[in-house]
Amino acid sequence: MSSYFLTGIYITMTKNKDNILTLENFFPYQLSVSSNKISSFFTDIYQDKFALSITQWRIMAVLGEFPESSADEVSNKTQIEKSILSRAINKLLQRKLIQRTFSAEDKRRSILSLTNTGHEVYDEIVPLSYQYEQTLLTCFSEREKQQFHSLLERLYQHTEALDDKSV
Amino acid sequence: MSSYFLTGIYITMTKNKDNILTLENFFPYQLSVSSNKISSFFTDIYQDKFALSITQWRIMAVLGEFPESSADEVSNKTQIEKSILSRAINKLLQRKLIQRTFSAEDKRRSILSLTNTGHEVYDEIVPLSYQYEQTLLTCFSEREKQQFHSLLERLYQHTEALDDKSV
DNA sequence: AAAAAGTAGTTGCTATAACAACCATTTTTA
DNA sequence: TAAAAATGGTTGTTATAGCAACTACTTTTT
Repeated sequence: MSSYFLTGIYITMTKNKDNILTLENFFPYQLSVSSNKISSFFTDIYQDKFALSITQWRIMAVLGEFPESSADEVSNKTQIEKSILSRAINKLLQRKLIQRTFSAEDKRRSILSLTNTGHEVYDEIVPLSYQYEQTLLTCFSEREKQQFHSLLERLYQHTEALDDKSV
Repeated sequence: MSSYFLTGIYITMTKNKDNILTLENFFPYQLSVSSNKISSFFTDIYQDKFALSITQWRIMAVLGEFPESSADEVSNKTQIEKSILSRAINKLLQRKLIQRTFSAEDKRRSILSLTNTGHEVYDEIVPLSYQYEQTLLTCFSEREKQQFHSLLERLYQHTEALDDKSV
């Protein structure tokens, strides 16, 4: 960390020497650690209270918002890879939290929805999730929440664009 | 999504009804998806060019910055769980990218450093990482970069505190 | 209308994450 | 100073992520 003396105070350069990487200031690292920590926070809640993995909950969340979605649509909305999705769907079917039929027009296409039980669980989880989200965001003002949200959104779009180029 | 007509334009409320969760606007979800995408972006680079996992690279990064660290110190700095760390360290030892001795004062404590080869690899990866970090950030103006950095830093600190409370 | 290409979903396999149990050593405490 | 607790690190086990190969069906091409 280079710093120099100027008009009575030390000015510390945030940018490090090029030949050393300061992990804790490297933004992809910070993002990853923060995100993992928050994810495991929610994982614990969903797991302890409802015996659901984050993946399973996300599927239910999509079906709560968009009933009658196919597995493929859920995959596009959640970025969950289709094999992971397939297995998670099977578990939710076994527990009768969701139900499945197949489309008459296209026999490959599944039609997924929450069951009544699934809806009950969903209705319990939703307010709880919002509540914990707010708890997490206490470190931001309303304005900062908006800002962070919009910056994150942009970054996400940008990374998607990068993907397309490299594939 | 509730919206109402006012002075000739539709005003759409960003906050949804409390009984439905809009996944794509749920902050922990956005964070997780963005973070995973960026992580896999770097995973691909480290994997393709150096046959290193992110975990392995992070260990090397810490040892580049703090030579002679113990496994435990690396674990504290990187948030990598000790069993994962132990196995990753073994792989790095096998590839002779790092070397290990044990402390004379405390025979349990390992002393880890990059080997010469490890340093060569490190010196190649560091500028590359900075370069890709910049590429990712091209979607932001200078001002936005500052904002993003400071918000993320705050969140990062905040999530650290989260751990302490729950444990 | 048959062959080829594409799509929706499943299954098999490998690597890694996460947790707990464990060993060896050191520190605490009674 | 012996027993108990704590610490640094390893190993075993289970669950999940991610990729590729596969089946079944549909669409496109020729």
